[in-house]
Amino acid sequence: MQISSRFTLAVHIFACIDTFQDAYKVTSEFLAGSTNVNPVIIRKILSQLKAAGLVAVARGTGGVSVAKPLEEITLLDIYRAVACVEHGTLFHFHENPNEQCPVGRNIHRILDDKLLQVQNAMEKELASITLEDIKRDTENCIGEP
Amino acid sequence: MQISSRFTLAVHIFACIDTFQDAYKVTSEFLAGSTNVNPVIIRKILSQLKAAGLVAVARGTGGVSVAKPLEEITLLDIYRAVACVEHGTLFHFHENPNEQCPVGRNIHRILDDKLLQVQNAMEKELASITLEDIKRDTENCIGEP
DNA sequence: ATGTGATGTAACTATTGACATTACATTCAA
DNA sequence: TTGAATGTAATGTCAATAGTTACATCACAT
Repeated sequence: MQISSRFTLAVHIFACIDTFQDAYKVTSEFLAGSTNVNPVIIRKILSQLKAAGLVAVARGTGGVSVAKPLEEITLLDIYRAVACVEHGTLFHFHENPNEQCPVGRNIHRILDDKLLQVQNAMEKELASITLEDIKRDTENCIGEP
Repeated sequence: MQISSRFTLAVHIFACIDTFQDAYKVTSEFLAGSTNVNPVIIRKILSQLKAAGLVAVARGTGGVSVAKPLEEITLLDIYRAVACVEHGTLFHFHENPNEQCPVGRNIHRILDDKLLQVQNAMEKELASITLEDIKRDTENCIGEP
Protein backbone atom coordinates (compact mmCIF):
# COMPACT_ATOMS: atom_id res chain seq x y z
CA MET A 1 0.00 0.00 0.00
CA GLN A 2 1.06 3.52 -0.68
CA ILE A 3 1.24 6.38 1.77
CA SER A 4 -2.06 8.25 1.78
CA SER A 5 -2.48 11.24 -0.53
CA ARG A 6 -3.31 13.23 2.59
CA PHE A 7 0.42 13.91 2.70
CA THR A 8 0.78 15.37 -0.80
CA LEU A 9 -2.51 17.19 -0.27
CA ALA A 10 -1.16 18.78 2.89
CA VAL A 11 1.96 20.00 1.10
CA HIS A 12 -0.20 21.31 -1.74
CA ILE A 13 -2.23 23.21 0.85
CA PHE A 14 0.87 24.90 2.20
CA ALA A 15 2.00 25.82 -1.29
CA CYS A 16 -1.39 27.45 -1.83
CA ILE A 17 -1.21 29.40 1.40
CA ASP A 18 2.27 30.67 0.48
CA THR A 19 1.16 31.67 -2.97
CA PHE A 20 -2.32 33.09 -2.42
CA GLN A 21 -2.59 34.37 1.12
CA ASP A 22 -2.12 38.01 0.12
CA ALA A 23 -4.48 37.92 -2.84
CA TYR A 24 -7.28 35.65 -1.61
CA LYS A 25 -8.85 34.34 1.53
CA VAL A 26 -7.64 30.73 1.52
CA THR A 27 -10.66 28.65 2.50
CA SER A 28 -11.35 24.92 2.38
CA GLU A 29 -13.52 25.62 -0.65
CA PHE A 30 -10.64 27.43 -2.35
CA LEU A 31 -8.21 24.61 -1.55
CA ALA A 32 -10.70 22.02 -2.74
CA GLY A 33 -10.72 23.89 -6.05
CA SER A 34 -6.94 23.83 -6.43
CA THR A 35 -6.48 20.21 -5.40
CA ASN A 36 -9.67 18.84 -6.96
CA VAL A 37 -10.56 17.11 -3.75
CA ASN A 38 -13.70 17.29 -1.64
CA PRO A 39 -13.79 20.26 0.78
CA VAL A 40 -14.64 17.99 3.71
CA ILE A 41 -11.44 16.04 3.10
CA ILE A 42 -9.53 19.32 3.08
CA ARG A 43 -11.12 20.33 6.37
CA LYS A 44 -10.17 17.02 7.91
CA ILE A 45 -6.55 17.52 6.88
CA LEU A 46 -6.63 21.12 8.08
CA SER A 47 -7.86 20.03 11.47
CA GLN A 48 -4.98 17.54 11.70
CA LEU A 49 -2.49 20.25 10.73
CA LYS A 50 -4.08 22.57 13.28
CA ALA A 51 -3.85 19.93 16.01
CA ALA A 52 -0.13 19.67 15.24
CA GLY A 53 0.24 23.44 15.57
CA LEU A 54 1.23 23.93 11.94
CA VAL A 55 -1.64 26.11 10.76
CA ALA A 56 -4.26 28.42 12.23
CA VAL A 57 -7.81 28.15 10.96
CA ALA A 58 -10.18 31.06 11.49
CA ARG A 59 -13.62 29.92 12.52
CA GLY A 60 -16.58 31.97 11.47
CA THR A 61 -14.76 34.37 9.20
CA GLY A 62 -12.79 31.58 7.53
CA GLY A 63 -9.29 31.32 6.11
CA VAL A 64 -6.10 29.41 6.83
CA SER A 65 -2.64 30.69 7.69
CA VAL A 66 0.68 29.13 8.62
CA ALA A 67 1.33 29.08 12.36
CA LYS A 68 5.13 28.92 12.39
CA PRO A 69 8.07 30.23 10.37
CA LEU A 70 8.35 28.24 7.15
CA GLU A 71 11.89 27.08 7.81
CA GLU A 72 10.72 25.51 11.08
CA ILE A 73 8.19 23.24 9.40
CA THR A 74 9.61 20.12 7.75
CA LEU A 75 7.92 17.56 5.54
CA LEU A 76 8.35 15.14 8.44
CA ASP A 77 6.21 17.41 10.66
CA ILE A 78 3.51 17.38 7.99
CA TYR A 79 3.83 13.64 7.40
CA ARG A 80 3.37 12.96 11.10
CA ALA A 81 0.56 15.47 11.44
CA VAL A 82 -1.61 13.76 8.86
CA ALA A 83 -0.91 10.32 10.36
CA CYS A 84 -0.23 8.44 7.16
CA VAL A 85 0.89 5.20 8.81
CA GLU A 86 -0.69 3.35 11.72
CA HIS A 87 1.13 3.46 15.07
CA GLY A 88 3.87 5.45 13.38
CA THR A 89 5.43 2.30 11.96
CA LEU A 90 6.00 2.21 8.23
CA PHE A 91 6.03 -1.56 7.91
CA HIS A 92 3.06 -3.73 8.76
CA PHE A 93 4.16 -6.89 10.55
CA HIS A 94 2.20 -10.15 10.39
CA GLU A 95 0.36 -10.25 13.67
CA ASN A 96 0.90 -13.67 15.24
CA PRO A 97 4.15 -15.41 14.33
CA ASN A 98 4.23 -18.86 15.91
CA GLU A 99 5.88 -18.75 19.34
CA GLN A 100 6.47 -22.50 19.16
CA CYS A 101 8.79 -22.03 16.18
CA PRO A 102 12.38 -20.86 16.79
CA VAL A 103 12.11 -18.46 13.87
CA GLY A 104 8.57 -17.30 14.67
CA ARG A 105 9.60 -16.72 18.28
CA ASN A 106 12.57 -14.56 17.24
CA ILE A 107 11.45 -12.83 14.06
CA HIS A 108 10.82 -9.53 15.82
CA ARG A 109 14.23 -9.62 17.49
CA ILE A 110 15.72 -10.27 14.06
CA LEU A 111 13.81 -7.72 12.03
CA ASP A 112 12.54 -4.85 14.16
CA ASP A 113 15.81 -2.92 14.33
CA LYS A 114 16.34 -3.25 10.58
CA LEU A 115 12.86 -2.01 9.77
CA LEU A 116 13.37 0.91 12.13
CA GLN A 117 16.69 1.70 10.48
CA VAL A 118 14.94 1.90 7.09
CA GLN A 119 12.10 4.00 8.49
CA ASN A 120 14.59 6.35 10.13
CA ALA A 121 16.44 6.85 6.85
CA MET A 122 13.19 7.83 5.20
CA GLU A 123 12.10 10.14 8.01
CA LYS A 124 15.51 11.79 8.13
CA GLU A 125 15.13 12.66 4.47
CA LEU A 126 11.63 14.03 5.09
CA ALA A 127 13.03 16.12 7.92
CA SER A 128 15.68 17.63 5.64
CA ILE A 129 13.09 19.40 3.49
CA THR A 130 11.31 22.46 4.86
CA LEU A 131 8.38 24.56 3.71
CA GLU A 132 10.92 27.25 2.89
CA ASP A 133 12.24 24.89 0.18
CA ILE A 134 8.71 24.26 -1.04
CA LYS A 135 7.98 27.98 -1.18
CA ARG A 136 11.15 28.75 -3.12
CA ASP A 137 10.50 26.01 -5.67
CA THR A 138 6.86 26.98 -5.96
CA GLU A 139 7.81 30.54 -6.80
CA ASN A 140 10.40 29.36 -9.29
CA CYS A 141 7.98 27.00 -11.03
CA ILE A 142 5.21 29.56 -11.23
CA GLY A 143 7.67 32.20 -12.37
CA GLU A 144 8.71 30.20 -15.44
CA PRO A 145 5.59 28.55 -16.85
CA MET B 1 -1.38 3.11 5.01
CA GLN B 2 1.44 0.84 5.99
CA ILE B 3 3.56 -1.30 3.72
CA SER B 4 1.97 -4.74 3.35
CA SER B 5 3.00 -7.52 5.70
CA ARG B 6 3.88 -9.48 2.57
CA PHE B 7 7.31 -7.93 3.00
CA THR B 8 7.93 -9.07 6.57
CA LEU B 9 6.37 -12.41 5.66
CA ALA B 10 8.82 -12.81 2.80
CA VAL B 11 11.80 -12.14 5.05
CA HIS B 12 10.39 -14.55 7.62
CA ILE B 13 10.17 -17.15 4.86
CA PHE B 14 13.86 -16.72 4.01
CA ALA B 15 14.80 -16.98 7.68
CA CYS B 16 12.89 -20.27 7.80
CA ILE B 17 14.61 -21.63 4.73
CA ASP B 18 18.02 -20.74 6.17
CA THR B 19 17.19 -22.35 9.48
CA PHE B 20 15.26 -25.45 8.50
CA GLN B 21 16.25 -26.52 5.02
CA ASP B 22 18.55 -29.29 6.23
CA ALA B 23 16.18 -30.69 8.84
CA TYR B 24 12.80 -30.33 7.13
CA LYS B 25 11.20 -30.01 3.73
CA VAL B 26 10.13 -26.37 3.76
CA THR B 27 6.64 -26.33 2.27
CA SER B 28 3.96 -23.66 2.15
CA GLU B 29 2.18 -25.59 4.88
CA PHE B 30 5.30 -25.53 7.04
CA LEU B 31 5.80 -21.80 6.44
CA ALA B 32 2.14 -21.15 7.18
CA GLY B 33 2.70 -22.81 10.52
CA SER B 34 5.70 -20.65 11.42
CA THR B 35 4.15 -17.37 10.31
CA ASN B 36 0.58 -18.13 11.35
CA VAL B 37 -0.67 -17.06 7.96
CA ASN B 38 -2.82 -18.91 5.45
CA PRO B 39 -0.85 -21.27 3.17
CA VAL B 40 -2.44 -19.77 0.06
CA ILE B 41 -1.03 -16.38 1.03
CA ILE B 42 2.37 -17.99 1.47
CA ARG B 43 2.11 -19.58 -1.98
CA LYS B 44 1.23 -16.23 -3.51
CA ILE B 45 4.30 -14.65 -1.95
CA LEU B 46 6.46 -17.61 -3.02
CA SER B 47 5.28 -17.25 -6.58
CA GLN B 48 6.25 -13.57 -6.51
CA LEU B 49 9.68 -14.43 -5.08
CA LYS B 50 10.05 -17.12 -7.73
CA ALA B 51 9.12 -14.70 -10.52
CA ALA B 52 11.89 -12.42 -9.24
CA GLY B 53 14.37 -15.27 -9.36
CA LEU B 54 14.95 -15.30 -5.62
CA VAL B 55 13.68 -18.77 -4.76
CA ALA B 56 13.05 -22.08 -6.46
CA VAL B 57 9.83 -23.92 -5.72
CA ALA B 58 9.57 -27.64 -6.43
CA ARG B 59 6.25 -28.57 -7.95
CA GLY B 60 4.80 -31.96 -7.19
CA THR B 61 7.35 -33.02 -4.64
CA GLY B 62 7.24 -29.69 -2.85
CA GLY B 63 9.78 -27.59 -1.01
CA VAL B 64 11.39 -24.18 -1.33
CA SER B 65 15.04 -23.23 -1.66
CA VAL B 66 16.96 -20.02 -2.17
CA ALA B 67 17.99 -19.44 -5.78
CA LYS B 68 20.99 -17.16 -5.29
CA PRO B 69 23.84 -16.68 -2.82
CA LEU B 70 22.48 -15.02 0.31
CA GLU B 71 24.80 -12.03 0.10
CA GLU B 72 23.41 -11.25 -3.36
CA ILE B 73 19.84 -10.88 -2.16
CA THR B 74 18.99 -7.59 -0.45
CA LEU B 75 15.86 -6.54 1.39
CA LEU B 76 15.23 -4.20 -1.54
CA ASP B 77 15.09 -7.17 -3.92
CA ILE B 78 12.52 -8.79 -1.66
CA TYR B 79 10.57 -5.56 -1.19
CA ARG B 80 10.33 -5.10 -4.94
CA ALA B 81 9.53 -8.74 -5.57
CA VAL B 82 6.44 -8.69 -3.37
CA ALA B 83 5.25 -5.40 -4.94
CA CYS B 84 4.29 -3.62 -1.75
CA VAL B 85 3.57 -0.25 -3.36
CA GLU B 86 1.61 0.48 -6.51
CA HIS B 87 3.58 1.60 -9.58
CA GLY B 88 6.72 1.45 -7.47
CA THR B 89 5.97 4.86 -5.97
CA LEU B 90 5.85 5.08 -2.20
CA PHE B 91 3.68 8.20 -2.06
CA HIS B 92 0.18 8.30 -3.40
CA PHE B 93 -0.49 11.60 -5.17
CA HIS B 94 -3.94 13.16 -5.43
CA GLU B 95 -5.04 12.37 -8.95
CA ASN B 96 -6.31 15.55 -10.58
CA PRO B 97 -4.81 18.78 -9.31
CA ASN B 98 -6.49 21.73 -11.00
CA GLU B 99 -4.59 22.71 -14.15
CA GLN B 100 -6.25 26.13 -14.07
CA CYS B 101 -4.54 26.94 -10.77
CA PRO B 102 -0.89 28.03 -10.82
CA VAL B 103 -0.14 25.78 -7.86
CA GLY B 104 -2.24 22.85 -9.09
CA ARG B 105 -0.57 23.10 -12.49
CA ASN B 106 2.93 22.96 -10.95
CA ILE B 107 2.56 20.79 -7.89
CA HIS B 108 4.17 17.79 -9.58
CA ARG B 109 7.11 19.87 -10.75
CA ILE B 110 7.47 21.10 -7.17
CA LEU B 111 7.07 17.81 -5.31
CA ASP B 112 8.00 14.84 -7.49
CA ASP B 113 11.76 15.11 -7.10
CA LYS B 114 11.48 15.53 -3.34
CA LEU B 115 9.25 12.50 -2.97
CA LEU B 116 11.66 10.51 -5.09
CA GLN B 117 14.57 11.67 -2.96
CA VAL B 118 12.79 10.36 0.15
CA GLN B 119 11.89 7.10 -1.52
CA ASN B 120 15.47 6.66 -2.70
CA ALA B 121 16.81 7.17 0.82
CA MET B 122 14.52 4.43 2.03
CA GLU B 123 15.36 2.03 -0.78
CA LYS B 124 19.06 2.63 -0.36
CA GLU B 125 18.76 1.53 3.24
CA LEU B 126 16.79 -1.55 2.20
CA ALA B 127 19.52 -2.35 -0.31
CA SER B 128 22.20 -2.18 2.38
CA ILE B 129 20.81 -5.20 4.22
CA THR B 130 21.29 -8.67 2.76
CA LEU B 131 19.95 -12.11 3.57
CA GLU B 132 23.41 -12.93 4.85
CA ASP B 133 22.77 -10.36 7.61
CA ILE B 134 19.38 -11.91 8.30
CA LYS B 135 20.89 -15.37 8.50
CA ARG B 136 23.63 -14.29 10.89
CA ASP B 137 21.18 -12.52 13.21
CA THR B 138 18.75 -15.40 13.03
CA GLU B 139 21.42 -17.84 14.14
CA ASN B 140 22.49 -15.49 16.92
CA CYS B 141 18.95 -15.01 18.19
CA ILE B 142 18.11 -18.69 18.11
CA GLY B 143 21.47 -19.52 19.70
CA GLU B 144 20.74 -17.42 22.80
CA PRO B 145 17.09 -17.89 23.67
C1' DA C 1 -29.51 41.21 16.43
C1' DT C 2 -29.23 39.07 12.57
C1' DG C 3 -27.82 37.49 8.10
C1' DT C 4 -23.87 35.58 5.73
C1' DG C 5 -20.14 32.80 4.77
C1' DA C 6 -17.15 29.77 6.81
C1' DT C 7 -15.63 25.83 9.84
C1' DG C 8 -16.31 21.35 12.50
C1' DT C 9 -18.30 16.89 12.35
C1' DA C 10 -21.40 13.13 12.04
C1' DA C 11 -23.39 9.85 9.02
C1' DC C 12 -23.61 7.19 5.02
C1' DT C 13 -21.71 5.35 0.72
C1' DA C 14 -18.46 3.43 -2.77
C1' DT C 15 -14.15 1.59 -3.81
C1' DT C 16 -9.97 -0.72 -3.08
C1' DG C 17 -6.43 -3.66 -1.16
C1' DA C 18 -5.21 -7.05 2.39
C1' DC C 19 -5.78 -11.32 4.01
C1' DA C 20 -8.53 -15.69 4.86
C1' DT C 21 -10.70 -19.68 3.11
C1' DT C 22 -12.51 -23.38 0.11
C1' DA C 23 -12.00 -25.92 -3.83
C1' DC C 24 -9.79 -28.16 -7.33
C1' DA C 25 -6.68 -29.00 -11.32
C1' DT C 26 -1.88 -29.95 -11.92
C1' DT C 27 2.61 -31.76 -10.95
C1' DC C 28 6.13 -35.15 -9.85
C1' DA C 29 8.46 -38.64 -7.26
C1' DA C 30 8.21 -42.99 -4.96
C1' DT D 1 -1.00 -44.77 -9.79
C1' DT D 2 -1.12 -42.90 -5.52
C1' DG D 3 -0.04 -39.18 -2.39
C1' DA D 4 1.77 -34.97 -1.05
C1' DA D 5 2.47 -30.55 -2.73
C1' DT D 6 1.97 -26.50 -5.78
C1' DG D 7 -0.79 -23.06 -8.66
C1' DT D 8 -4.74 -20.50 -8.91
C1' DA D 9 -9.61 -19.16 -9.28
C1' DA D 10 -13.51 -17.76 -6.70
C1' DT D 11 -15.55 -15.86 -2.72
C1' DG D 12 -15.81 -13.47 1.68
C1' DT D 13 -14.51 -10.31 5.41
C1' DC D 14 -12.43 -6.31 7.06
C1' DA D 15 -10.24 -1.78 7.27
C1' DA D 16 -8.82 2.52 5.20
C1' DT D 17 -9.47 5.96 1.65
C1' DA D 18 -12.13 9.23 -0.30
C1' DG D 19 -16.65 11.29 -1.71
C1' DT D 20 -20.98 13.35 -0.36
C1' DT D 21 -24.90 15.33 2.22
C1' DA D 22 -26.43 17.57 6.10
C1' DC D 23 -26.35 20.52 9.74
C1' DA D 24 -24.83 22.76 14.09
C1' DT D 25 -21.65 26.32 15.28
C1' DC D 26 -19.01 30.34 14.87
C1' DA D 27 -17.68 35.32 14.14
C1' DC D 28 -17.84 39.20 11.57
C1' DA D 29 -20.35 42.97 8.97
C1' DT D 30 -24.30 45.28 8.11
